[in-house]
Amino acid sequence: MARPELARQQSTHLVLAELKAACANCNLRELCLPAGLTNEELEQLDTMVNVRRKIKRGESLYRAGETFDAIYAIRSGFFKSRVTYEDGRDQVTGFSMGGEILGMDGIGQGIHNCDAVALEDSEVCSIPYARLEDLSREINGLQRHFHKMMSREIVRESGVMMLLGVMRAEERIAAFLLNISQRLGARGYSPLEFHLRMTREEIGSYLGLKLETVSRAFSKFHADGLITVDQKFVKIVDLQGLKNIYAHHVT
Amino acid sequence: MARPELARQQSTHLVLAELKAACANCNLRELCLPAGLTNEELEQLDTMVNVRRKIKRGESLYRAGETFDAIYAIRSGFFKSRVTYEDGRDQVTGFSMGGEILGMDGIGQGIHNCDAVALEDSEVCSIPYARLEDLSREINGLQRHFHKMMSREIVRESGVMMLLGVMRAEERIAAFLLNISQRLGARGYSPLEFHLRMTREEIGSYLGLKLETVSRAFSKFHADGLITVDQKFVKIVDLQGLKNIYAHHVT
DNA sequence: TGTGTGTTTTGATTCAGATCAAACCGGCAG
DNA sequence: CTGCCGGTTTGATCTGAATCAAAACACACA
Repeated sequence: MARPELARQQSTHLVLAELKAACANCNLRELCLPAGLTNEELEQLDTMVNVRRKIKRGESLYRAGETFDAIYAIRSGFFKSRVTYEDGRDQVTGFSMGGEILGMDGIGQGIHNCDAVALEDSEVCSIPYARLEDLSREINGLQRHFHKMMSREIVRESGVMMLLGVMRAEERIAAFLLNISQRLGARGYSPLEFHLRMTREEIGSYLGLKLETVSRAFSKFHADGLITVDQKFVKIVDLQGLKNIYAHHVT
Repeated sequence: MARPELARQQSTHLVLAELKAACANCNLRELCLPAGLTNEELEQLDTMVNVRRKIKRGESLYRAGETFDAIYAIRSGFFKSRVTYEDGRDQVTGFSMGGEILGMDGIGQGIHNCDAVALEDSEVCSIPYARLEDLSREINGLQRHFHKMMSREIVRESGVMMLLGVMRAEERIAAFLLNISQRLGARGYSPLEFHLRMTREEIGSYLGLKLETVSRAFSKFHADGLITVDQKFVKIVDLQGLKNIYAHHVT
């Protein structure tokens, strides 16, 4: 056991580390908002990133209709974004993981357009939008990178439109698995085996399918030797085979 | 007939007006990028907006894969955006009209992600992205408004995901007609009768439906007294009835 | 250890929209 | 005027995914 003073010192140190988001030390910095900034710029950025905020599984980071004042960088965990329609029908519009930005939908109207719900206990860095505006006027690279992140969200969504508009059920599900795989890989996790954070129903909602269809496709892929599935744990056995599902479709 | 000098003067004036995009005089300024800027800021903006460019019906403003260097404000005309998939399948991801911005998909990767094809002879103001970055650091309102336009594009697309993911065919088509109607209305055109610029097939592609399904829905709406259709000319006869189609769906 | 609740799997049946097919319409070149 | 062509309408049939139904399973908690 450490001496009392030292223990207190360490604890104080920890508290400070939590108060400051410390982009400079974050292992997600290359994927996140700070990507491409110099060390000096990183420090400037750190001054505006607020205390991290913890969101428990099932809780929302924000909800549609709430006033928008910050965007959020996911530090750890996993979220779904969900839009609810007037008549109560809803759709999952995306899944987000570490290093990705949530909340950009709110800038346009000053009001969030969707709910962001944690699918596991998560932590985010909140970035007050007014500060981001100011700082991106000063830091050239920050402005550029922020624009890129918004643009990529536009491109991502048009990819989903493609999924929903032209692909058949099995193609959508193969594309979904490959997308998750690729993003986990980019974060240093295994791209070939992973734990799905969402239910079959949430996958279905995202892909415009019913949960039974998702389940059947998983079974089919398993029977065809492409994956193994044990509840939410998925192993990709034949990556190329999975890719072929939507690459080699026949018309 | 005017005296020669005067005629020349007028003509010179016209040429200048064409060389300069003259946001300040544009009747779309409230919908377009300059929205909310002061007169002084408008003049600054004008210095960066390049000569207008004319695009004939059927031609592309840009194509997927081309390097991105400018965004475009539509001055007149009508465009579709189209994403083509590796295997040749494609989908229309949006229709754009006067005052709307095209090309924001290219910022993320520096490469355009889709084709923008004119559906009628059109004119755009091209805005070099590098200049826009610089200027939005100087003009506070420009930065804010540009972010808003990107954010709205994100929200628009998640609306389309909703269309594609959860609505049935007739709901999608009703929503489509109401959307066109609303946007034309905002531009001072009649929201109750208009000329569709796109084919049934393009509508279908956008909505994830086949052209026959679009045609059948139009016929059904006509039979139900909601609209009249003569080729591409549509009149909305019962606006509320059309709204009820997707508001009052039964599950 | 049992009991309840939410999730997943699998099977049987139905149906909305796709596909296939044919006719039609308007515009336009020869 | 005639024939062609892209776009559209309409009808008949087919099919992929939805729906309905039931059982199996996992997990939390008393």
